[in-house]
Amino acid sequence: MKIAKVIVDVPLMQTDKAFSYAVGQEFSELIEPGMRVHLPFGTGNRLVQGIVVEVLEQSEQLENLKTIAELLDPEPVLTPEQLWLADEMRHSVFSYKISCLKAMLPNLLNSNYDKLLRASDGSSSKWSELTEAQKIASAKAVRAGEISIEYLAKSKENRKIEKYLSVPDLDKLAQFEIEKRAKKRLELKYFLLRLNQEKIALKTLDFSTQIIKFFVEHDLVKIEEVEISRTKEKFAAIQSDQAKQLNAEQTQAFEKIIHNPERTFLLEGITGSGKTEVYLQTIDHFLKKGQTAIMLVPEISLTPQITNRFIARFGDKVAIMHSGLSDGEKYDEWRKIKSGQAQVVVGARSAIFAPVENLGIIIIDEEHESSYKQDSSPRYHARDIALLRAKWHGAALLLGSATPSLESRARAMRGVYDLLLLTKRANEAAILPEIQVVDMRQEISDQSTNFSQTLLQKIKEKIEKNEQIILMLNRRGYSSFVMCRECGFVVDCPNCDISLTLHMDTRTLNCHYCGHVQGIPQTCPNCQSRKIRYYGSGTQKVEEELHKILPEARVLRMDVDTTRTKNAHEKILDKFGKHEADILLGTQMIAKGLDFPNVTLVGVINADTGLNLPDFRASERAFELLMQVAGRAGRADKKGEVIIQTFNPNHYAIQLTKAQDYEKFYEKEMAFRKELSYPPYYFTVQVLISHQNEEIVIQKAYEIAQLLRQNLTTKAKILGPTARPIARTHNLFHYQILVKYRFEEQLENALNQVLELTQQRENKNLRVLIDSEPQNFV
DNA sequence: CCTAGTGCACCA
DNA sequence: GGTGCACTAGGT
Repeated sequence: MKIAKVIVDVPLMQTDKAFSYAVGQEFSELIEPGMRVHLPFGTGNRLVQGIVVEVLEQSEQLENLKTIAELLDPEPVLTPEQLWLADEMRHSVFSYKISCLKAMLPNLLNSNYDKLLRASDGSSSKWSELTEAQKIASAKAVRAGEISIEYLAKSKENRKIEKYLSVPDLDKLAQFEIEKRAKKRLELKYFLLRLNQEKIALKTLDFSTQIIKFFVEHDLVKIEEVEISRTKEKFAAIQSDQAKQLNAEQTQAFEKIIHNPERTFLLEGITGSGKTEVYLQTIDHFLKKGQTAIMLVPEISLTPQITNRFIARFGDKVAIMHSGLSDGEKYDEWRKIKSGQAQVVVGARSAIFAPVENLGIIIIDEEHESSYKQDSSPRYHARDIALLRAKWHGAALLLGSATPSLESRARAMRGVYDLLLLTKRANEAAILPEIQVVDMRQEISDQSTNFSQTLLQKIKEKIEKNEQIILMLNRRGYSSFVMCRECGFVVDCPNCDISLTLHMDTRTLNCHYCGHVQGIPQTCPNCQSRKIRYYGSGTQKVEEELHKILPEARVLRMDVDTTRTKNAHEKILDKFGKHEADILLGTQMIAKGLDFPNVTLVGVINADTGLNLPDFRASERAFELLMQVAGRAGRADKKGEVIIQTFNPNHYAIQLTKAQDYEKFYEKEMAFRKELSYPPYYFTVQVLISHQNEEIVIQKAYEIAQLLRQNLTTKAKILGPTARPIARTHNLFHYQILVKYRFEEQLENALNQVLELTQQRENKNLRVLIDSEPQNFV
């Protein structure tokens, strides 16, 4: 008899282990690790989905095991490599194994559970389709025994199928007599004869099903179901292109990578140095060897500009995975990869789990981006997964950036990674942009405007020359807070310790943390004064200001609020690319990966946002962002100009952006990290503790800190507990502990003990999150 | 002594 | 998460 070890889809600590199930005779031949199954679980024997991680042959009859109810897959949906990855992940990602496994599957394969409510009269309804009131009524009826419950654990898998018509025997069709008055039948006959055996999609035919049926019944045509890719049309529209000539530096990088295919490389290249061309050619090299490739791009820059380059070069060998796709589209791409049809995967963070076989190279572009770390459970870093996968396959790993993260650069300096430098712009004619820093303290004390004279002048100049401008303002909404001039009262979110942001389009005050929305008060809630004023500028306000100062300028605004709908992102960029607007105004999402040759001016309205955040990476982030946005200026033959407005003109992140000196920044920042024992000199783990009651959080946070101190060596530095910078959100108080360490054998063990603590009943409402190498402290 | 309500351990 | 079960308080 066979026994299957299964991880059940019940994400809880007590069920976070493999359960043994008997395999019935009917599945015995088929079952394999990596398949999804349905099984009876718990006292009610409700059907639960699970993933088989191991199949054992058991000669003697084991004690009464339950039996697997259903096999959901004809073949494994997870590879042995992915099962191994889930094991490895758990050493650093403090999450349930089932969560790790599910992170590797497209959503469609992660089944949703629904309850089918059966009334005594035989009628039934689905729980998920009921209104809140109906749910309550049904729940009562269930208790009264009037309604019984059935659990549905149904897979949502749906392949998009298209029906195709084909003619198996042309002669037979030609000789087949059709009566003259059957005009439509005759029409179809001659149409098919003209097609000459070519397949045709049923939906493109303008014949009724009756007519088609007649032909099928007489064996004249065959109908085939073909699984189609939802993204096919998009691919067909893109023109293919050829490899470009590499310059000396690019060639050197390329050669090094292909001759050391088991190494990790850090490709450091200034904007416009042609990193993408190196990526394309190295991928091509591995494809020619019969291998596959994964290319990661930050979600935000996963624009058509980037993806089209890959499609143009590799055609239908490419699978694209990003969050803009529907579940169905994601599933299609996943199938393409799984079946081996696609050998190049281009995608955001989660694409690192793509089920490719025989991996030759993994590329992570803009490797410094913090979005490569997932900020919800399982909190994995794509770079860490990439290292594991590269190890498994003996594949090359290429990290690319103009401003590498200090962690990666430090590793390259120690020889852990090989450093490859691109110091010249690929297009020789293109010169680096000129960067000017405007000290906003020196500007006329008129606080009502966001534009310095210098910036305004330049904008006008560029518009006259019919060139385009990108303006970045890292704050969305209209005003960042609303304050009473009379008593200083600021309108705060009732659930969070943060002021509400004014949104003019909807005329509401919004909380950017919990989503709370309320109206704008006419009088001060505190002193009833009418002197309510708006302070701080967001993209909406700056847009309005631009309309006032430069009514002739056409402005496009791009931020979370204008890109919420599907493809909105794409449409805005497309419009700007066609020069249907002069100014693209946006939050940091406009800084990444855009390439508009006609943009000759980049303006940073306020470089200070983020600079003074209580986060040791604040300077690094600011520097990266400014360097990146500066790189948007003058990418073709026109010289670019960058104007940075700031109240901190002497801050080193701003000074070194002006000098465009990564090297100097690296040195300076490393010295600071060394002095304060931060990464890359130390590793970090953050423990976040939340509860509705502030006293309880504080008390528990101290208990946890104590537990950590007891288990770790004195070399580990434990900071805190301290209140988070925004101490309360969603009506919960948040405290944090930061552990800085180098070598701590007992760390994993200690952190697991912390998690076990939360299982105790007295800590029921306590929320404890463990984040290894946290990226955001605010 | 019965019963509705709540807390709790366990799930193969 | 969901379930049966033990325990408890309050009613008859």
